Amino acid sequence: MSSADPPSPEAVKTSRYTHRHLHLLRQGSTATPLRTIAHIDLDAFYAQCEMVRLGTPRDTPLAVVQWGSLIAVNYAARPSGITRMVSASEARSLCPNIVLQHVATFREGEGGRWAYRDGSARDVKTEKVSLDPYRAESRKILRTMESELQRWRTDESEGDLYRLTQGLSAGLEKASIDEVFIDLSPLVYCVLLRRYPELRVNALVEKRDEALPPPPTTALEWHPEECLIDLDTQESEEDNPDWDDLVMLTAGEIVRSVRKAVWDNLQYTCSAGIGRNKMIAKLGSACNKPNKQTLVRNRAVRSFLSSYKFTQIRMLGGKLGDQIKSYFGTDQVSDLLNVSLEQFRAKLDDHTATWLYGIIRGEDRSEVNPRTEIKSMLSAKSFRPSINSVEQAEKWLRIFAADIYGRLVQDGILETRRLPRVITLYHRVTVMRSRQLPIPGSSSIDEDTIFSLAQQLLQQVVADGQAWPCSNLSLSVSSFHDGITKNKAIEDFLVRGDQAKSLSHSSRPREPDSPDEQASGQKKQRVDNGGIKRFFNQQTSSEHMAVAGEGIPGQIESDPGHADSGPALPNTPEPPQDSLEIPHFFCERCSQSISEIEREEHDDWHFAKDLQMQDRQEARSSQPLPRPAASSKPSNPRGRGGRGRRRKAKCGWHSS
DNA sequence: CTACACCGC
DNA sequence: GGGCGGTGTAG
Repeated sequence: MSSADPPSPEAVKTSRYTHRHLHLLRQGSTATPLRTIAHIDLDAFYAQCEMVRLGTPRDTPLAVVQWGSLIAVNYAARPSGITRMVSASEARSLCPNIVLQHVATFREGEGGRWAYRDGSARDVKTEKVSLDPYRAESRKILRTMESELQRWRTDESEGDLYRLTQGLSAGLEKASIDEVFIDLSPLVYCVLLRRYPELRVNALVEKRDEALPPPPTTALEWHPEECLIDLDTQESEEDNPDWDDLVMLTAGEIVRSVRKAVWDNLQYTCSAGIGRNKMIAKLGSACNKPNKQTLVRNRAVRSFLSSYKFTQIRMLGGKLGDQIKSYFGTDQVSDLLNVSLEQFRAKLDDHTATWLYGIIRGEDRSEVNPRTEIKSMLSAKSFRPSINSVEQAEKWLRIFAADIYGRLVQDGILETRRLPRVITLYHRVTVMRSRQLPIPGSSSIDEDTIFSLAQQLLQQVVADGQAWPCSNLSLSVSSFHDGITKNKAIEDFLVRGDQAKSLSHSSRPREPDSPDEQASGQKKQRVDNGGIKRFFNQQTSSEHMAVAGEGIPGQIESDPGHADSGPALPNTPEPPQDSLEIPHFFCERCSQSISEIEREEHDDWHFAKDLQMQDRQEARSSQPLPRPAASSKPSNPRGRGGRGRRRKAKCGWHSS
């Protein structure tokens, strides 16, 4: 080729994405267009649990029964027209060879022990359902998924990258007994940097806004079992792939291995959806069931969503969706795309209008909340006919107490000291009502203390009148001591990472002051550490706080023992071995070498630390400053709810 | 705190 | 569609 030849169009083409887009993946930022979320959903979960327990072959029709109704139907039974709507007897006539397995039950006088009983031994009047076997399987599946993800982290990360991932969370959110969301962004980031060395250049902060080099391939080989959503009509499969396609390819590989691990270890099949946010991922996982995974590429989002009724989108399946349907005379996403933001604002409150406008265009910044621990436990029973006396009610309270206590023990409550602080009794006469009491922290929690508190609550209900006839009774424990409550308070202290990034470094992110926030020096210290750590990692779970420890961003700690190692840290670690040739810079303030990848975060960390000092001085002089006007997208249609509201002292870290 | 909305099998 | 069980928000 002579020097006069113009470069071919292929050669000059660059990526639509920048180094900044790429590096934001590492922290699981909601702001990057390369973000990747998976939603994994077990197929007909309760039915699979029974198949595994009973050793039923995959092709044998099976349904799970609860007092004559089906609550789960496996895929082998569905061709016979069996759905959850039909009764057990109808199912039998539709498919004579179906296995109909009733759920396990507790029985009065048998304490917290549940059992599978045959039809003749079961009595809806004296027994209550136990879903414990399914919770146990759910836990096993979750652990298997976590461990497979951990394997990816250790296999794919080396040198700097290995250390960079260690502080980051698993990014796994338990969304229900059989569903998880996973933020794959940090993992995909590591895999891409390992596999495509050209991405490691230009990590320098000054170059962050430059476009990424084009991917070194003109055609992708998708895995044969991958289900791809068709591209939007104006897009073509012939176009060269960009990095978002490579991200998808990688995410598909990770999710396939997670699903395989679940199958190999536990014999459960699941379906997955992968896309740029939770909403897309969730819709995707339902596209090809059972035992398939669906990739929704960025260039497919528009046409993918246009084929849906908006009432199928998360949060729009209920009354809000109905309202929107009646306001605009349609239930189709495609019709709603013609409605302007102003028109939405005319009918809906501002937050909901903005959220809706974005969500039907495939925009959803809601975070994957790294949480696998349960937040409340409930044990319930419906009565037909209703019950009419304290004696009858107390029999059920004993079973509820035994049920809940058993579950507390299974969750390792005794070892972890993660104890519930609130107990609630729900009852329905014509309308549902509830009453709650604090659980005393002094005495140890056992079956009897739970029952006795429930009894107290029942007395209150009876004293109020309106207790009978009771058609539903349930008991719940919640507000776990070591749980999310503490961190909600911490979360209130600082703005989110994304919000902070949108602020100029000269402005000052902070929540409105409350008089009781000016705690003692020691208490304040704990707040600052937790808050600042969260500021960078965007984590909310206490689990993560516990493992991550405190350290200088950019310097991954090898010893979790030295908490609160700030810039004054005496033992500066060896310079990192640079297997990836990622450039480093020397921070004068901490006399340490910091990877360029983390430079921005590191600077932010100094910024936040400075703010902390400023805060202390202001606390002393009692001069509250106004909050900067920070804009942020609502993560749900109800808006920003609890943030910025005052927490009760007894639930926070400043309790005494 | 209480009630309600929304989601799952 | 009802029973059971979970999450989150408004006031």
